[in-house]
Amino acid sequence: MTYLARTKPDERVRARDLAKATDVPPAFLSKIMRALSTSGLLDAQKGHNGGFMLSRPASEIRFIDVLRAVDFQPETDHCLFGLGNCNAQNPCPLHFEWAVLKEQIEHWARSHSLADSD
Amino acid sequence: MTYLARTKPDERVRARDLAKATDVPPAFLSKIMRALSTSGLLDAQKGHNGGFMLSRPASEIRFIDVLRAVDFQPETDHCLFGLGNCNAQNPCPLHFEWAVLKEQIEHWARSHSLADSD
DNA sequence: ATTTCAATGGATTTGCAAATCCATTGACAT
DNA sequence: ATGTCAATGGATTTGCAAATCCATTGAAAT
Repeated sequence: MTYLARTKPDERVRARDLAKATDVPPAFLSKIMRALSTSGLLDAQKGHNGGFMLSRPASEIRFIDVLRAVDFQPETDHCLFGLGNCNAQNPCPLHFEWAVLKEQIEHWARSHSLADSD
Repeated sequence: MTYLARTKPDERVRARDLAKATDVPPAFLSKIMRALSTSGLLDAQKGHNGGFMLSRPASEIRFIDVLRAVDFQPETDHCLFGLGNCNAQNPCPLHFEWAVLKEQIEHWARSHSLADSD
């Protein structure tokens, strides 16, 4: 996504080229692109001169949007120790420390867009 | 480790009991305990009334020590994008943002000990 | 109309960390 | 001395995300 953010607007990039540029296996990258396309962050075009481009300006795509699209959910309250019943009332030893750090990470992802990666 | 930090000093805990308490598979936990034992954070005792205990007070075992012992190396400069040639001179789009966050995590692990998890 | 090109998406395979198994070692209790 | 118990450590298996494969779909160029 940061790669696409740095290409000219309205210029499509083929999955294959992006794969080469990022050194991610082409077939695997395609899966990721599809997820991003399905969730509306990318606009896909088949055939001649096809490829992918951001579906809206880079400044309007936050990192949290990308994370959500690829199914990473930092906002789910998953215990660092993997305990099922960990919460503020019944905290694991690192519950509050972890909550702070997690909030920092999430806040960063919420307040930064692809445009910040220029 | 935080579990052991909250048991009485000089009281040994068997891997099997710790496995049950933490819901980590016993055989897998044994491997981790061995790593922690080998790197000097745990004192192991075989046989009757054997088990593991912290090899020094909880206040003298930092989280960074535990992380290093189980082979997680937050201080290695691993690019978030997996790029081999990413550094301050040739940064990836998230190099500096990531460096800040990484430093926060590492600083936390350096400045907190198991005693902070009471 | 036909050809070419690139995304789509489901089925399949691979790779490796996670997890298991078990024979061995060493310590304590009796 | 002997039996029991718990860690040790290497070999092996499992599980699942990562990666691959390929037939299909749809779009544009000619």
